Amino acid sequence: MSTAEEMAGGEAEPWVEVTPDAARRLLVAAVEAFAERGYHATTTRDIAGRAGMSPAALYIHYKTKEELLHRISRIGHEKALEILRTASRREGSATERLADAVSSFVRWHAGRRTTARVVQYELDALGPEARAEIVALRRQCDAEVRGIIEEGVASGEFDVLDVWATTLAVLSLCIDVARWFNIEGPRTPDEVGALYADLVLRMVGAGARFPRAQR
Amino acid sequence: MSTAEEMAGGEAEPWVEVTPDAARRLLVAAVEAFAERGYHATTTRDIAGRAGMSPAALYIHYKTKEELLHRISRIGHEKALEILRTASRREGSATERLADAVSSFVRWHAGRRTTARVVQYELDALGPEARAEIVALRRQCDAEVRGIIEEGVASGEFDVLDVWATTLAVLSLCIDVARWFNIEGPRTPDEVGALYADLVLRMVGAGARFPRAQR
DNA sequence: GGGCAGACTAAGCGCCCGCTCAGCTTCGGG
DNA sequence: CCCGAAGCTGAGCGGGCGCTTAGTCTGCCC
Repeated sequence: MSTAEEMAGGEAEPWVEVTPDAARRLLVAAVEAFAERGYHATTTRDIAGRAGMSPAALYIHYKTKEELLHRISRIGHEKALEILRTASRREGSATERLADAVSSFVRWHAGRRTTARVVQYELDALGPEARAEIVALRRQCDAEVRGIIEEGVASGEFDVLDVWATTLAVLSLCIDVARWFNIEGPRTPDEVGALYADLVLRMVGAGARFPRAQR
Repeated sequence: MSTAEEMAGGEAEPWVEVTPDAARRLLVAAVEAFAERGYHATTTRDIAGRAGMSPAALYIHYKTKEELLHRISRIGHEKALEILRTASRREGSATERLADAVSSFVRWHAGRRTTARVVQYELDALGPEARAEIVALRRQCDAEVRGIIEEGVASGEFDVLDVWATTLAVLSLCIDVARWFNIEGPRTPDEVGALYADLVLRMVGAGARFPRAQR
């Protein structure tokens, strides 16, 4: 497992790093509840219930409900950053690396939609210090994508009006997948990833040297 | 005021239709509070306080806190649909109409960011019946954009792999503006609208006959 | 000037929230 | 065989929530 392609949808449950087992079950329950109802509408009783425990058990493993969100956010952002970094640092043209970054990033947002939803949309529920830490990770994600686009512009592969706005737009496209994607729907995460990679290459003007698929 | 261009950022406060005055002040206060903290984290005491009233005053004009969100959502979605419809039904090529739709839709999401944030991200806080009504409006928005893209494909102006996915991606791009746009930031709503219209024309493969601006 | 309708407030009801604590069970080490 | 640590529970605390109610103030018609 070393390419971004392989990382985005590989493992069944990516919370193996969380121990002990009870802490992980609580965290997975919290991810599901936060994704379904939002942080503020989720109660600690609901989280504990989903994990098959009493409400008090939560406070043995986590100091507060916010600490749960903080942990989820940090692990999720680190995963997202790892995906983008792997794509950014592989060998190949800027076109190939951007397509790899977008398709694997989208695949993660689609395939692990519940996690991505919490990670991308519940940031404001964190307190100031925790939020600042997460915002810093998010800026690193932005920087990885912007770096690829800048290199494509420098090499003449891309034709872009405004690197800053285009970077934001590319990330918007990927992130918003977590808002609408439905695992029961007609598209698989792989298909959406491929479609979005094509759209992004068009946005950066890379179409000329990356022949479009037949229709 | 008859083009989509003019509608997106024209009036100062678009809540003139809400009467009496106290009901409008409460609604504007609710929009601000919901946009800042989210529906579930906002208290009725906060809304009433922002409107300069006691908590009980809210219940003279609205049955519940949810009715406030419902009213905001409906008016906001009607405004969004109006913007898209105006662009869709004007004269001109599919390219011109899509550029008009995207730039005015983005301008609205940027310029009226607080409203757009509530409209686009707080839908899940509504009960089933209210949500169903709003979802129907949202599908009409989707249909307007999809219509323009289908016409562009039929006329040969656009080259698109998957109309359904491209429509979704275009709307994602516009909607996500409400998540990140900052009125204090370096870009005006007009600038972002123009940049995004260019990006969307690239996504649909309209670049060839819509010469790109100089850089 | 009296009375009544509508807008608004002070006070508070009942509920459920995040979180705590005393006590129970389990289990590995001496 | 006992002990203490760790994991967990049942019961419940203080508080803030959405919302209600009894009553006050204002303005307008007669």
